[in-house]
Amino acid sequence: MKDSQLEEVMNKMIIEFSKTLELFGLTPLESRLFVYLYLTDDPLTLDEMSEALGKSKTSMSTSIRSLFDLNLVTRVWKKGVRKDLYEANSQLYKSFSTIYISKWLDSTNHHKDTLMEIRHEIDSPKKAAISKEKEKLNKKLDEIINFHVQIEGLFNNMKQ
Amino acid sequence: MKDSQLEEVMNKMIIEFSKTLELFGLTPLESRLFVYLYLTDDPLTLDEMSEALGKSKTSMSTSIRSLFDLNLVTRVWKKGVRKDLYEANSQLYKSFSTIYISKWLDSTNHHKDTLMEIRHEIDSPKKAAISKEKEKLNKKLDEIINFHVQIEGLFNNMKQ
DNA sequence: TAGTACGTACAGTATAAACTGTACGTAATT
DNA sequence: AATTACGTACAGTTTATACTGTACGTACTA
Repeated sequence: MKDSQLEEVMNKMIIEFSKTLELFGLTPLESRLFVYLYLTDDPLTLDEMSEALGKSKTSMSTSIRSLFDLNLVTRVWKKGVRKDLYEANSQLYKSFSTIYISKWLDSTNHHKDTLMEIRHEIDSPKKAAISKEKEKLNKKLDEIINFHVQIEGLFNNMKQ
Repeated sequence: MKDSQLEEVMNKMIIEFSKTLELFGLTPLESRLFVYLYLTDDPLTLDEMSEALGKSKTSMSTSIRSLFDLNLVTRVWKKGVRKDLYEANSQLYKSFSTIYISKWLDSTNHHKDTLMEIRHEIDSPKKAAISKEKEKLNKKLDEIINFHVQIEGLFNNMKQ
């Protein structure tokens, strides 16, 4: 198998795998970058990534920062090399499932809290006059809060 | 509690709940529309939705179509009423978790299939010459396919 | 069967996201 | 100390997404 064929295969893998990674909330470029790093064994510099993906160095800088913050890539130190070197975290499943579950739990929990504040606001004594409309809305709000609780349960289960 | 206050509360609920729904892949408008329908007991016409959300009727038409295709709203028939009437599906958890899990399973399964095709392509006899690079890429590909299998497992578990 | 009301296709516009280039602060090199 | 190399802030540009208005096909109304 020739080098050009290998490169072709690698390209196909990048295209296809990055589609899956986009489902986890990564941008197209972040996804492609991660896959490229994942397929390359040596840690790479921003310039090398820029060259390989045909995108600006600035894009590499911001994308790698995102991946770094998500703990998907690691900065590597190599004696005598001045440039920053990055490599992909190899624990695909662990990394992505963790990120994903946390994202959901954080979001739903936060929104649930806000909804519960609204709930208390409605129930505060000085606004205690009862109306049919208010009761209806109250019931809906409870259902919505309960929905959030169920979603939280779902994602908590995913943690094992 | 005054009507204006109720409306205020309803507005807050729409804003907050729709944030959660966006996590499921709905656009902001689709989310707001669904929540509005969910909070309103009577089935509504496109004109009423347009009026209530302050968006064009065209937007309502396309958004409601999306929600309809996702099985999140139902078309309701009312004797003597010529306009289409829609109401929100009230089974929040069932609806959204089903949609979401299916979406993931469909996507990952499809991408996995494509990756496996690439796998076979590499292994085809006429390209059988072995190289170190090829072996490396092969191994990565297996890992990536395995990642997809694990993700599928994760979401299959969510179905109970 | 002429007229009116409805939903939506389609093209255009506005808004948001992704990406680039320049320019600068910091740090290593000479 | 001066120079060069590096990463990134920031503003501008391109591309994608969301949204609107007009215009049309279909079906109900008179």
